[in-house]
Amino acid sequence: MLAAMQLFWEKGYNSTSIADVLQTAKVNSGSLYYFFPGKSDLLAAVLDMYHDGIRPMLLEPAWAGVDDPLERIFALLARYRKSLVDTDCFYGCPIGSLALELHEPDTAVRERLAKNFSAWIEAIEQCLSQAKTRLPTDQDLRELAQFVLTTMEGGVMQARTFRDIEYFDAAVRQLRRYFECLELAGRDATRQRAVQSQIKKTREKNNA
Amino acid sequence: MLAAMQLFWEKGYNSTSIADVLQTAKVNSGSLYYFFPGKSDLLAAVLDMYHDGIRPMLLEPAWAGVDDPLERIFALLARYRKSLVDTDCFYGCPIGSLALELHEPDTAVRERLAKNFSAWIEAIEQCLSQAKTRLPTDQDLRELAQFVLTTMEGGVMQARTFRDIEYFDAAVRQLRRYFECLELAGRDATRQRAVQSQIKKTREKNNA
DNA sequence: ATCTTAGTTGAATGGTCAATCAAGTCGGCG
DNA sequence: CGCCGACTTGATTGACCATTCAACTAAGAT
Repeated sequence: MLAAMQLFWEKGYNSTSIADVLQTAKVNSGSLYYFFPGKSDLLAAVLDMYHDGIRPMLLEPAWAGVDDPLERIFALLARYRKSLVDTDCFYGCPIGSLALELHEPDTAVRERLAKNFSAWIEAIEQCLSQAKTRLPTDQDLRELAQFVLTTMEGGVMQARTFRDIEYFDAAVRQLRRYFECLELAGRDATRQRAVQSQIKKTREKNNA
Repeated sequence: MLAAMQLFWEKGYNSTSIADVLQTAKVNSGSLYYFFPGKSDLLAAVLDMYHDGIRPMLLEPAWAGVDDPLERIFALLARYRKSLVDTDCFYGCPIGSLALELHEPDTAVRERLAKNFSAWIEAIEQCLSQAKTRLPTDQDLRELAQFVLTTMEGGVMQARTFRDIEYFDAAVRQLRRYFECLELAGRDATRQRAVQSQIKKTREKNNA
């Protein structure tokens, strides 16, 4: 239900009553309970919708016209930035908000949150994988992709709390700087490798 | 009230009822309302307690026996790690959880959340300031301190969602790697500066 | 001894909540 | 037509919630 998705995003899960959802979606309680056994099942369905929407609704629009794999990462972050700016820093990443709001050990819901994060991380990891020649060879790409998510979620949290996009921007700037360091290290390593293979060739020539 | 603090941390603000607090603290509702006009004022008081406790309850224990200012940053992160491990990755940073749970535009509460974050950031900034000769001169220390908070909160969020401390550890490892890059760049800059001053001296000698 | 002030008691109030259910609608099919 | 299964209706339920309040206690001041 799109209405529930909207409301969980705007008001949070606990603060959204079933009555809110019914009113917004213009259905009656019985109809809702015919399809969803309970409120948490509705949340689970919403999380599945988010998961299915990651590629078509999030990544593809963000990546339109951006080919460089590393720039795609920052294009995605720019999309979260826009969401924050458009809502005066009220709403950031819905998954992140829900992740910290849910304190009950509801396994079905938590697994779906984790699945959403995993899909996001994997998308970033693919970008990194496409740019792996520009990164140090010893860099764990999965871990770096996780770190991008860490930065995004942490940046969104601060921007929301301070109601100031500058906190998000600062986080992204630092991440960018980190990537520059890594690219530099990657280049150095490449150059070193080139030098070493040059040495090897020379040595072989000398031996010949 | 310490009871409220404990419960807000464990169950979250919305999921904790006044009745819960009353039962845990063994007081009656009238007494509570004599001191706090409403539930959100109780939350505000709890946030003030957190704020006052940052130094004595958080920083000082974390930094006991750690003198290096940069290592103090990682010692603080290690403390959050312990909190996660001790609770099977259920509870992380209480301020972060509350920050994302609160969707109402309650200014008094939001300002206190922001104040907590600011105090945390300032503590880290002081560490960075003490180590500024080891960092690039163009690095904005405040912004880097914010980034440490970003990493911590993002890492806690993922560890909680995946119920796996490895996600937190991965975030900290990446931050450490970033710091190593910065220290390296800082050293290079220092060396360059040393070389340049050497050149200058030599030139002055030649001119004399 | 009486008054004042600070704090306590806990039942009561009115509202909201998730969830239920018996009765209904409607399209298709034999 | 008559029946079936899929879906809808919306009033109702009972639990729980934040908050209120009038009565009460106790300690200190006068």
